[in-house]
Amino acid sequence: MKDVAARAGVGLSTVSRVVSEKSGVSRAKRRAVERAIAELGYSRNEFAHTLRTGSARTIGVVVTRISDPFYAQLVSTIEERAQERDLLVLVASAGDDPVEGERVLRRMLTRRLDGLIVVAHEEADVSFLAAEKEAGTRIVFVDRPPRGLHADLIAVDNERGAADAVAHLVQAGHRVIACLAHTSGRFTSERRQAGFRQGLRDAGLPARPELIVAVDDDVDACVEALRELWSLDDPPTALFTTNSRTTKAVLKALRLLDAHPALVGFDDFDLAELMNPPVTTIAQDPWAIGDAAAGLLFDRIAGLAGPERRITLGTRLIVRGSGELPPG
Amino acid sequence: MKDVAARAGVGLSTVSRVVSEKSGVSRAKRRAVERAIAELGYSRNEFAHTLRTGSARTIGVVVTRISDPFYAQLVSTIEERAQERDLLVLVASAGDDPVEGERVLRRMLTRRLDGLIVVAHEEADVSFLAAEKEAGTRIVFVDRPPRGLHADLIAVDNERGAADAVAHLVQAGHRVIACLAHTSGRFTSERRQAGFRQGLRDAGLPARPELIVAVDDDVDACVEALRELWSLDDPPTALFTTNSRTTKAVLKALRLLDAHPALVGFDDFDLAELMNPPVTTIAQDPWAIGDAAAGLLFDRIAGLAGPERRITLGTRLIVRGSGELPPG
DNA sequence: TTGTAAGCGTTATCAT
DNA sequence: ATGATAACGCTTACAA
Repeated sequence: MKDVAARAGVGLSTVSRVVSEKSGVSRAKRRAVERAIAELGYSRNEFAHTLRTGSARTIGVVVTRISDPFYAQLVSTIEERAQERDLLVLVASAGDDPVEGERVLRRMLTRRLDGLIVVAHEEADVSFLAAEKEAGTRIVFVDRPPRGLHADLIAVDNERGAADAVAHLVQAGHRVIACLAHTSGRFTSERRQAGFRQGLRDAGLPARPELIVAVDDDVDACVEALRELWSLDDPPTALFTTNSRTTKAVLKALRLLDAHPALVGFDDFDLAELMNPPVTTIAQDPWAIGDAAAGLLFDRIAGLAGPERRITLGTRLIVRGSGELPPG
Repeated sequence: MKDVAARAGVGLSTVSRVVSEKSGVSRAKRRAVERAIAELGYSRNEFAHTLRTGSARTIGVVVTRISDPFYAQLVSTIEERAQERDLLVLVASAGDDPVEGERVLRRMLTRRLDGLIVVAHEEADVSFLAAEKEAGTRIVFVDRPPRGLHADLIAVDNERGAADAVAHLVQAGHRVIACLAHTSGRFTSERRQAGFRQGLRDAGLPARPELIVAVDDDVDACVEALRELWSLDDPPTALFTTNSRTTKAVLKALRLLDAHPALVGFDDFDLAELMNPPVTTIAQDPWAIGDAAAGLLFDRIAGLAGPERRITLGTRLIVRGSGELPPG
């Protein structure tokens, strides 16, 4: 910057004004500075800039696993929206371990970010973020409410979505429906189970506990769970799965068992339409979620005050056929 | 930091030494400083640190689309490796537009990154990176060689993989094989087409130009292309697709057409095993690629000198059945 | 071992 | 409109 000033024959402040696109510089000097910048290939040192101004023009996004298509889409959307505002995006996977997750978050906060979007591990206590929040870092949570902290949240209507799935299956004539709930994801999984039960109630059907089973996304575990379900006196004719990883595992298990019950899965997934039969899903829109999260975060950064918001997005039933198989 | 020093009753440099985990501090003072840090909830300002030392402890990753599962996995792996070294990762999607891509890269470089991993748009001229490279930013390219720049590259053996696919189809008895090549991705697509032709040569079969068609990943375009192939005098009994987006589009088109030719696709994809029949693929391992890219980048950052490297990773034929359908 | 002070590249304040 | 100068928070000679 000194070099630029020297070459342009102006003072440091003038260069700074030009670089920061501030007014109050004569056309002539502005031109001179711009030329010097071009000639010297100068670009502002963002660290000095940040040190001085306090804003890093960077936001952070922490998700459990970037490689999960849902989160990948979420990150993608946020990054797109950030680009529009000339913000850079730091990403990190928090992984399955809450302790590691805290380490990851802390490392991020080290960077005096303008804002942070977090999909935290559901068990993780994030009360340690309170100090940062107090200190001015805007934080928006996605998918699950933070434990130990009041903060903005973008989530989907898990109950409603699950109830829609049940209604769809009931309409196709099913009376005995099982719910395969993913073991991880306590919050979302529980909300979806609750919606499942509500859906049964709405249809005047009993919510039999033996028809709600916890599985992880391991195919063998799903095979086992399905065998047990079918060994019941009154076995289910339809299945509801609480997330796409479970849906996929169940589909693989069903192929192994050569079984073809009706099925509706929470979360849409790529190639659902190519399954045999095509899989009906309750879609949550990662684009809309990311957009809402980024939007709220940017509003907060811009100074939006007021109490914590909790924005709930709807889900959409995508009928493809697997939910309409008749019982039996 | 001043506060910490005051509270601990020591000088600034002592605090700095403790924070930077440098030796030469007495046990007593170190303890005092650590206590003061804990009490005050102090954490080092990374920008001041970077301003002083020059290293941001941050790397950048630029891919064409984060939401693409392949790149999501790549980013995930790189981020994982970065975490081990306490590095943070900036990500950005360069999109399909080379101009926008240059903007994205420039914005990243603004941050004096320790290193950069890039999957550039294939048409994009990245010669503007030469100055940065000269200035010391380590850059590793992935998947496609950069245009207008000599730099490290991690890629897969596209020719070999494609030739393997052809060999597999030939072994199943196919003599007329079509190649559906994705229109984008000039470099990879061309390499894979070359491999396709080589595979035919190896089998003593002619490479008929009318059997190599360019499609994008639009289902209608694939339907059209397939119809034309089947209107040939001697229509193909097997298909080779040059990437997973194309493979998926072709699968959707085949369902619409209710056609069941043999098929091998370049790139593995989730649920390939649940297709009907399960889809045989040439898998490139995004984990291995990310690992290699991160490894080389870290080596360069650590001072590894020497000429540009070009690391080629192998592919793996995953036989699932779709390639073994007999002709006719 | 410890502290003092200079300086990293900016921007903000204040004269001019 | 412009420029000198003092921070921003840290590291690192150098001196003690």
